[in-house]
Amino acid sequence: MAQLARPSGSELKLLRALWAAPRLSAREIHDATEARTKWSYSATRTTLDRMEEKGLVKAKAVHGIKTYAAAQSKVAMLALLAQDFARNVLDSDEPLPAAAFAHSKLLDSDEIEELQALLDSLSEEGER
Amino acid sequence: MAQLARPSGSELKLLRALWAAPRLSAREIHDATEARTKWSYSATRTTLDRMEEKGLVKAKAVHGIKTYAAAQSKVAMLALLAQDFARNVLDSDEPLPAAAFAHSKLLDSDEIEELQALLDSLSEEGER
DNA sequence: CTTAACGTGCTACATTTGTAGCATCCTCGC
DNA sequence: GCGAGGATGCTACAAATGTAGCACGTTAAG
Repeated sequence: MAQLARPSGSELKLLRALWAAPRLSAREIHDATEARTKWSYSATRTTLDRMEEKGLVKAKAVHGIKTYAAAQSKVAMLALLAQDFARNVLDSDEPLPAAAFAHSKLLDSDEIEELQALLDSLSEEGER
Repeated sequence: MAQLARPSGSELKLLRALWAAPRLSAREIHDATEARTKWSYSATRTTLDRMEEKGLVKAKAVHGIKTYAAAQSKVAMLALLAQDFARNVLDSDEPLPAAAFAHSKLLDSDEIEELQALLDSLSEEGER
């Protein structure tokens, strides 16, 4: 069974744009992220291609042009990454506490709760 | 000004051994980490070489054999990584709260305090 | 129509990471 | 003194990452 892929740092930058809108074209993603990435349009596109291969985004043609949507929700992906951080960096089996996410610009308090619930269930799974 | 290097996932595994002892030979590091890494001795050594190049460890010959010590303390490195996580994943300028580290097997409560202080000072620096 | 602008598919290429092997050389025990 | 085992220095190589360009086809505007 194919593990869900983790985005690299660069890929994460593009994912952010897709969490803010349900579906975007490569051009739109590029325009939305160029300020932060400073990449050429080509670089953005190649990264999107790879994200598609890895299953991080799902592509679909709309009116003839290719559009992308995040394969995992923001909360689900953040849960994955938080779990990795806890495991690999902190060497902890427990999920990060909600407090860790409090200052994130990406999450409101509802989402933090959702994330917390997800993390708890992920760590229980691990026990089995 | 050469930025302090961040360890990759593999490098982090070896660093852990060096945080538990002040100075170890390649062989000792390998023996201490083999269970987790499952690497060949060669793989361990190559990774150590690269860590030396990057300045993650400092090597010194003792009685003719090469020994390694972590260049940054455990707490300092964890502070770096926690800051990266907050910035890159959570998109937050605030440091992670102490609670985030509570379950880490790597830190006792004194070290968590120290880490917290470090994180705070790091984020202030960023403001300037 | 013709062309400029843009989308798409490919290819490219340097670095970093993950992982390992070989050839020597030194040293300790016999 | 000699040989086995370990230490060292190199080299290797595939995959992942970061970043970009080119050629070609389509389309909308003049």
